[in-house]
Amino acid sequence: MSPASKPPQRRTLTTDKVVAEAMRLADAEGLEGLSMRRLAGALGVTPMSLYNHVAGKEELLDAMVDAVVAQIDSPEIDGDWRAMMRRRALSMREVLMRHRWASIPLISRMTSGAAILRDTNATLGCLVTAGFTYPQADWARNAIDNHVYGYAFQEVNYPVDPEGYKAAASRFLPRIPASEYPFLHEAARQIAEARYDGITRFEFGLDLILDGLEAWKDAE
Amino acid sequence: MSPASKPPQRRTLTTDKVVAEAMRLADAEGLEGLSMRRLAGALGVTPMSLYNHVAGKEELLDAMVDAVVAQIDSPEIDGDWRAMMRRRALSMREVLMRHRWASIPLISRMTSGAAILRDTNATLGCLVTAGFTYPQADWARNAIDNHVYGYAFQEVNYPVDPEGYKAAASRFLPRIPASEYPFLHEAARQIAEARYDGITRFEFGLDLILDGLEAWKDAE
DNA sequence: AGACGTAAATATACACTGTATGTTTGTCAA
DNA sequence: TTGACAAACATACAGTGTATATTTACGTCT
Repeated sequence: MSPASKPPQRRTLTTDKVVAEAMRLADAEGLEGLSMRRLAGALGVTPMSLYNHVAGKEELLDAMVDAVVAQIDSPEIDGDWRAMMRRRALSMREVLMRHRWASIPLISRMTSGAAILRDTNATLGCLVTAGFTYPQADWARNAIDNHVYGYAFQEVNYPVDPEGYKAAASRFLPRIPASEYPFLHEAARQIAEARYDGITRFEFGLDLILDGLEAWKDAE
Repeated sequence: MSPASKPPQRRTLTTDKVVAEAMRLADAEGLEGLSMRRLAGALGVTPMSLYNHVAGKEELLDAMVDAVVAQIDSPEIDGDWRAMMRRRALSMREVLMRHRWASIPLISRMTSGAAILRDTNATLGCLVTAGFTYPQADWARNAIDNHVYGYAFQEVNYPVDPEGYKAAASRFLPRIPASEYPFLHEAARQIAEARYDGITRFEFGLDLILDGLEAWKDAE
């Protein structure tokens, strides 16, 4: 009889399958390449079938974002706070690079799926357990996340590899007349010449923030 | 004869008028309420007329973003760097609050209108003139901007006024079972009870960043 | 003053989008 | 075997950005 077991789920589709395929599509073609029709096509199904498993595109996006957050290495609450924050930030960056479409919906919608709640709880918990007050923990999380997001945006918008980056900077340079924008011109020139290493710069900034947090905490 | 004076501009529309009306529309109804047809209607004109003054919606958004950035109090290059960065950050926050739609396109598109170039040049210039190296100045600007953006997103997504904020937190609280998310629950509870003052928290974080930058600069 | 060239406004049309509404169909429990 | 019911489908609608072709009205030059 299988009394109160799983719902019948008779045919092919599942909410999870829909979300997973939507993420694959967005990974491959970007968010603007994700339409309900194309998604249905990729699943071998008519557009309206999706609405049996997802309330609408808005909700679908929420679910996608939550699935992305679920991939983040959240802190272990009793772990060393600094190591945990570091690990989380690096993981977050990696996840946001893997799903380049995710940064914008992640920050711009005020959704709170299970994964987001879990991660936030773990992050605050780790900090509070380590001795931060709640307001401090809140602010610390904001500072770290802002760094991660800000960096993610740069890396999503610009080419990642050093050559491509230098090429973009070089291509950009002629648009900045040195007479009108001397400092910007010089900055772009230095970037175009320098070796750019995204992850190093990311970790450098992150460690500065962590230093600041540590000093702040110890000063109490 | 009015030799090489201004272009004829025979009828009603201008690029500036189009952009200005688009901003008014976005201010009033949000970005998703801004369509070429509605914009044309608001200007008393046919949709396709817009394309004589704007290359397309993408370019229109770029122009809107640039117009927003133009409202920021950019640093004076020879001014005290700390005061200038502070003034710029506060101005930026104010501008982004005035045009609540602007934050997302500002960070997510890699456009560079004249105002953006000008502001970036002035910011880097002020820092470099004050003694920062170019890489330092670049990082400093990123740190400040990330703070401003991160904060702007929070303030755009949540209600601004203290009562509304507390109400939202209270409404949100029941969705966070204390058993599953104890730390998040407690954090939300404290927020729901506390007086929330956006500008104070914003300035507090900003000053922490400026402190860090100052220490960093002096340590060289 | 009158004709012309040209840029701006218009009209029409196309390929899309998300989704409301109503119908069919396949599967499981009785 | 028979309902019941949820999942897949078909159709349709209002809205999107914009390509293309056409009309209109103005500044310039004769």
